[in-house]
Amino acid sequence: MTAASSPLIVVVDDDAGIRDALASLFKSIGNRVVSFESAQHLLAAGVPDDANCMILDVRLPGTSGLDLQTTLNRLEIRIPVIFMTGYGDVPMTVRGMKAGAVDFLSKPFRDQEMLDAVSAAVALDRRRRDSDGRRDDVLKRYAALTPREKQVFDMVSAGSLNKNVAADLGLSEITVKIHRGRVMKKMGARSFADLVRMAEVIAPHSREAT
Amino acid sequence: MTAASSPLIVVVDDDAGIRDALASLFKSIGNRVVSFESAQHLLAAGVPDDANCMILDVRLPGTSGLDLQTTLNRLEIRIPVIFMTGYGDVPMTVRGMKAGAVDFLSKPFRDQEMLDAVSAAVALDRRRRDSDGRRDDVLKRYAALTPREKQVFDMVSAGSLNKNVAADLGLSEITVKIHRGRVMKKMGARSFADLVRMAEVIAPHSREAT
DNA sequence: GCTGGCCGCATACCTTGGTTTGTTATCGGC
DNA sequence: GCCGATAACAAACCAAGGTATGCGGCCAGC
Repeated sequence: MTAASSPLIVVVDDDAGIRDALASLFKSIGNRVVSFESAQHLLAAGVPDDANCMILDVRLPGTSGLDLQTTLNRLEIRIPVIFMTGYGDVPMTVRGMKAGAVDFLSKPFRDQEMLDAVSAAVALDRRRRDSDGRRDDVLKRYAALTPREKQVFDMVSAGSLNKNVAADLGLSEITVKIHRGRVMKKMGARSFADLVRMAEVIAPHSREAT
Repeated sequence: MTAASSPLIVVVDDDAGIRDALASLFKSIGNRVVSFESAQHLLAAGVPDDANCMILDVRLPGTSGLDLQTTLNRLEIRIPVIFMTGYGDVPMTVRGMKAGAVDFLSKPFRDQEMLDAVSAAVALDRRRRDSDGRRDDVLKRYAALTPREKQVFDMVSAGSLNKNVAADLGLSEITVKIHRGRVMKKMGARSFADLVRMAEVIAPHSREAT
């Protein structure tokens, strides 16, 4: 495990006063903060890949907060987003929430509201990073399998017997066993049950009738 | 499979004009509709258990739409909810969306907006019913296992070998095999991989270190 | 007091999974 | 032309999974 450092909060607001206020608020509880005055500045600098939460003003010069969120989603940057808005309306709130925002705060808000939202967002991010990490690891191992090994992996984890795999692929059973053994080693599976769970991560729930 | 009948939409609004307008709108595309004038009326009659979508006015006499949603969640009634509101504000929208609403429409809205929201909600409901049905089936079968069978199920699906299960439970290996065989039959698992997937449904992802 | 469900075990047998050692062959790239 | 990766297979084992038949004990409910 890497040493978990303090949460990193990214703030994007065109008002320097708000940026400073939020920065000192978050620093006061031991978080790290980086601020940007616009979506363009953030994207030019690049989203820090250890960010745990983003606070976006809805109204920003140039690209709006909502459009920035859309861009982040398209870039598959899944940092939890909290919106701030001066005079928000319902449709923009709905759009932001549907797109996955964890909260939507109307200015002015109390410090505690913001801190609660951030702590929920950071917790969400930790969980996501955790499960993504495991998933990526499995996918990486899977990608390192040879084509034949992938075929054997897919079939045995779907429940096929070695002999059926052999028949379907036109191989002898012993060959399947050898591939299967290598799959177990390469995937780092300590039991067949383990392997099935990995298969579930790679290709979730292939449906079957009762 | 049961014959899938047309989607059932539940409307709750205190304005009879709105109720009628929505009813004829939904009926025009072949859906079934039941309407209520308040949360109390709905709860007194009971939420139809084949409902696929609920349209709630936020402002209702007595219990508000948002409180009704909270009640439904507490009752574990997971029908997708769409809110309508005359003059909505951001906090109420956030609350509704966080609590799982699929959409939030500001009156007046275009018919097409409502139809789009409903069709998304109905699709969501079908998916949910589908996966819940499978899950319930597995849980029911699991509940029908004897205590010993459950223990054996848990251990083998976690990856333990029969001999280890036997040692841990103070049994002979043959006894474990017999239990295991009965578990396979009772659970309706056609392969061990099947069984592992069922275990995943019952007790999702028990974490292990690499 | 008897039945039925749950639990446990043995003997016997067969199938399936898994490993090791060694051989053969193809193919792409340096 | 050779190396490394991929692929396939055989012989020989050994371990683990799975089933059937049969036995006995315990306990709750009728």
